[in-house]
Amino acid sequence: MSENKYLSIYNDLLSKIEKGIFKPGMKIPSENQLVEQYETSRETIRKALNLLSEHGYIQKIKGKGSIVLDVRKFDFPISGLISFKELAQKLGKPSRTIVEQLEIVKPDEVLKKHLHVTTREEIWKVVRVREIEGERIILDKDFFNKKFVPFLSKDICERSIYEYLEKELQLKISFAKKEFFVEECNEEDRMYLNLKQYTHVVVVRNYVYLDDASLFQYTESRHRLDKFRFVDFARRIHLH
Amino acid sequence: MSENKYLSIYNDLLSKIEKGIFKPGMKIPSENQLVEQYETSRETIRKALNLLSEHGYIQKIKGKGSIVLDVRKFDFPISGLISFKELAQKLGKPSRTIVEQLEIVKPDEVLKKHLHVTTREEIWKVVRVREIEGERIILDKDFFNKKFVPFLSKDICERSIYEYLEKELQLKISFAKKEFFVEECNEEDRMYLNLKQYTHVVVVRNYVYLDDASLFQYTESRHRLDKFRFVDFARRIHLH
DNA sequence: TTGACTAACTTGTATATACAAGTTAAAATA
DNA sequence: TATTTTAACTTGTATATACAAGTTAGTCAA
Repeated sequence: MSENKYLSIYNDLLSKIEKGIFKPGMKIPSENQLVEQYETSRETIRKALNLLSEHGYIQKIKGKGSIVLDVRKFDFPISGLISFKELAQKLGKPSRTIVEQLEIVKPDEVLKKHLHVTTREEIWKVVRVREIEGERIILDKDFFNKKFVPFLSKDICERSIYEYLEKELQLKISFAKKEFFVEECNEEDRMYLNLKQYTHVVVVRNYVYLDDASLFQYTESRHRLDKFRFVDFARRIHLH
Repeated sequence: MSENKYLSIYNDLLSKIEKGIFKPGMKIPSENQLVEQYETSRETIRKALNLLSEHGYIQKIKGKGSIVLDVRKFDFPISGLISFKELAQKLGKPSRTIVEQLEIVKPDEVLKKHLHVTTREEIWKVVRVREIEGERIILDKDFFNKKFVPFLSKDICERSIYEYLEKELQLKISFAKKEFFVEECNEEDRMYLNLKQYTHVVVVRNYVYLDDASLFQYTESRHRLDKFRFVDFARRIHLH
């Protein structure tokens, strides 16, 4: 699978945690034991364990060992980058993506600010509605720089754009900055979503960057209030 | 300051980024150059750089070098664990903390579930209102296990509880899990907050853990809709 | 001029060693 | 028996070395 030794060890240990072979509260084998099991060096094991720790799967305790944390306490652990498709699969709920708009536009002032582009450049605009259990819950407005994504189709947008970008176009998505806040709903929200009585929506602004730190996508995701939920895991640095 | 070499290098580089000595888009010195500057080994430099990368301050590009990311684009970068006091200071806005309740309680069913305690154990309950620019915006309900925090006072709660816990009690806060959602406001919200016309509040549930992975605090933070904002930085792992 | 190659850089991975520091349980001592 | 000490574990930090792999700029040859 993975060419990287430490990443494949990370994946192996992660799957053991997810399958319940390593249960919450339980100690996993010590670094030296893992060195023997995987026939590698301690530093390589430590790289894998540190990744697990950063992502909230284990807690390393000096002098004692590493214990498995209880991640399942949250029913959807979506801290980090994850696409709608991945999320829907994880929840196991019937869901559907409806492409409402798919066109190439010239950036207006708002878009120029968010995507750092000039008026000359062309932008893919994709508007999609996410339907979960028959209700139109999320309105996604995606903007891609045409420089990075030369071609898009309704079909691709209905499946998973990320899969297409990473597998077909070989774009390496590296990191994203997200911003959340609540806003009064506008005409567009009322048009596309089943808003019920709600007067506000949760807005998630997402800036997605490639490997070389170039911004290639700006997304505005508008969620119906009652269906929004976000989970975050954070470690504190001690400066001793 | 820090006993750790790599942490003190991290702090040094971070302050250079924050002061603008290293500007966004600019390359920082290569790992080998930093090895000479700090008179240390490359692995130690790499530990510092990887921390900067994980926290979204730099982007490392193979074969090229590390460039400084534009973190200032968000006006308050509070991804991760940060206390109200730290945040208010960063924003430079006049703020005040009002302690509304401070007592020892026996856990009810809800609390038993959130804090994993038995009916016999005693719990500190702290209810505080956060006032920013004269408006009562945030309602914080904190619950501490008395086992970890034997003593609390109104004075401590008005200043910063975290400072007291870390400096006085020497508790090592290690990580936290947060959960966000929107809820209809209740009687308590209306009593303590200046809610204006808003019918909903943003609820942040925060579970704080110590070094040995023991849960010692549960916090429910209730924000007025229009004043809530959250920023997140996430990296994507490539399994290649 | 153009293109291919090379050399000198960059970061990434893997290994080995040494010692520090925290934990635990058995062994030695009072 | 109760306490202290020790030895054997655990993870954390720091160093050194080697090579892989990506980038860049200059050199050389066609």
